[in-house]
Amino acid sequence: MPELPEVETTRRGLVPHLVGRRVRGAVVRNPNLRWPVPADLSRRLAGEEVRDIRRRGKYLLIDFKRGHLLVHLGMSGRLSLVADDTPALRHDHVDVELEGHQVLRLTDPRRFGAMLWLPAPAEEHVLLAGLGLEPLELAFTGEVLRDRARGRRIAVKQFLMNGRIVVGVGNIYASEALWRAKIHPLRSVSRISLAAWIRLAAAVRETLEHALSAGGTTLRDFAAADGRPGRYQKRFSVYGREGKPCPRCATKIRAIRQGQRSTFFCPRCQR
DNA sequence: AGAGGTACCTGGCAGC
DNA sequence: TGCTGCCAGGTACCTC
Repeated sequence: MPELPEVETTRRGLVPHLVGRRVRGAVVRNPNLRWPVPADLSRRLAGEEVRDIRRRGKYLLIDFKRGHLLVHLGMSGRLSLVADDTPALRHDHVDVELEGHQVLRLTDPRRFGAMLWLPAPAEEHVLLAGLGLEPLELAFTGEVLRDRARGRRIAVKQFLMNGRIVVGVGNIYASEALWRAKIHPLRSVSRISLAAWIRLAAAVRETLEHALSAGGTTLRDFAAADGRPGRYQKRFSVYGREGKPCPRCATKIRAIRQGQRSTFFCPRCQR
């Protein structure tokens, strides 16, 4: 599920309800996520006030005075704000209890997500320190992409999905952005012109912005903090559309496997 | 250093 | 109906 637009949609949905709010504690029903949820989470959070909520790549950082709550949604995670008497279901692993009879609930059927407590400053934590460019920031340009590709021969789609190069672009938006940029997903990064890199940077940014405007993509699990699903899946050009017509040239969309992930593209307009 | 594969986990679906 | 196998939005970690 959650790529940058979904994580950012979650963040924006939480900010008005959480910032300035005090936490009472936490209930960890199942600590077995990607890494164990800290056993002392409730003690660490009790009495702390949320100062801000930030996003770095697909990680969310809930800032407190004494540290940061790091959340990753993995493949199937979601955060929701619900009343504190809402019954917990099978995959509701953690509740962060807020003042005022509400909880921030982490639900994650596949448990690839994470919830960790990071001492300040969070940016130095090993999970965040090596992350690549934020695609919605000004420093994300075709020139920088070209520079980062120097000496590499990997296929451009896998390059785009490498979080040490660019953050936030997962399997859906990589296919969609390459279609928008008219670049073949198998093309080696050693054989991409500067003009094409510039097109690609713009395409990544536009794809993510459009998805964000639509509240992200919901294929199965994703919902914003208020429970509403995303709508961008209705606007896919290639993802999941094998055999259907390309929106630009009507050629049938093709599906291939790249590094054990599905890739969708138009064989006519992507070169 | 870069590239490729594996592992983690549950649920839904197609096919038999 | 029930079983098996495959697929799914991510990414750290391992080996070559």
